[in-house]
Amino acid sequence: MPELPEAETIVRGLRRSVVGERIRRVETPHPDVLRTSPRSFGARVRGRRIEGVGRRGKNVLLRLEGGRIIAVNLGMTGALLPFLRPPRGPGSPTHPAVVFRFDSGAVLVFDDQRRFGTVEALDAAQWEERHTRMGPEPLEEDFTAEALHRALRRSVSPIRSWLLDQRRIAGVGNIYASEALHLAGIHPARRARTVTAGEARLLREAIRDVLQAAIDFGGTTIRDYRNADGQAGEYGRRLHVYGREDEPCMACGAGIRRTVISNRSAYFCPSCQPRRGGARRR
DNA sequence: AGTGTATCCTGCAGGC
DNA sequence: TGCCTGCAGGATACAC
Repeated sequence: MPELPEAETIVRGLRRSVVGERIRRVETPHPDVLRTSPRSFGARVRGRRIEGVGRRGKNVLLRLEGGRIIAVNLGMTGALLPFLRPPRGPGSPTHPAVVFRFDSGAVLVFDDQRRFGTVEALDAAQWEERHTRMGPEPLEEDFTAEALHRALRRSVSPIRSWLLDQRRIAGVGNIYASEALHLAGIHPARRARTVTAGEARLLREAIRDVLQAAIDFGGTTIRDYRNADGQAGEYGRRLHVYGREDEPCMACGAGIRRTVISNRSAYFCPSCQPRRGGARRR
C-alpha cells in the first residue's frame, strides 16, 4: 500500500512524536512481522533511545542510539501510530502487530491488517547492505534523466514493472507508477529499452512531480492508509488514471483503461499513452 | 533476464 | 442474509 509519499508523510509525523523516546518494552501480538524471534528483537532494541526518523524508498527507519536501525516496511496495510498513552476503546488500533512502550508512557504501534509488512532491528552493516541493493531515491539530485535513460536501455522488461522494482528505483509503487507514466505519455507495457532519451527526461520529471505533489497532499488513501496522526491522505482526489477504469481522461476525455502486467493492474489513457511512439494525434 | 504463478494475510465489494 | 469470486497500496520464491 504505502509508497514513497505515504512513507514520507509518516516519517514527518513520527519526527514530532517519537524522537527522544526510550524503548522500555516491546510486545508482539503478531511476531510473524519480525524476521527474528521476539526475544532477540526485543533484546536488540530494549533500553535504546530513538535518535531520529528517516526514510529509504518505502521504508520507515527509526535510528537508535548505538547505531542500530529499526527498519519498517509497511507492506500493503501497515501503519505506525504513536500515542501519548496506551490506546483503549474506540479509535485504538484494530490489528496491532508490534507495540513499542516507551519510558515516558507513550506508545508506538505498528498496525497491519494483512501483515505483509515487516519490522526488523538491523545493525549498521546489515542496513548498509540492504541500502546498497536499492535503487536511487527519485527525489534526490543524483536521480538524473541521463542515469535513468542509461538504466532503462539495459532492460527489456515492461516499463511499469521496471518502475516497481525497488532495486532499480526506490519508492515507486503501483499507484505512482501508473500516474507518472500517464503524465509522461508512456504506455505501461512498453519495454524499458524503447524509452527514448527525450521520454526519459519527461519520465524523470513526471516521477518527481507526482511523488512531490502526493507528499504535499499527505499521500493517497485508497482504503487503509493512515498517517502518524491517524488521518487519511488527500492525494486520491488528484489521481488521473489509477483506479479510474472507464472514466474519462482528465487530459483528453478518452476512456481510461485497465490492463494487467505481471499480475498487477496498470491504468492508462490509450490516447495520451499510445502503445507505439510517433502515433500521437490531437 | 524476464514472466507467470503462488505465497504470505485479511477484508471488502459485487454478483447471484 | 449468505456464499462465492475477485481484487487490493508489497515483496519474494519458484519453475520455465
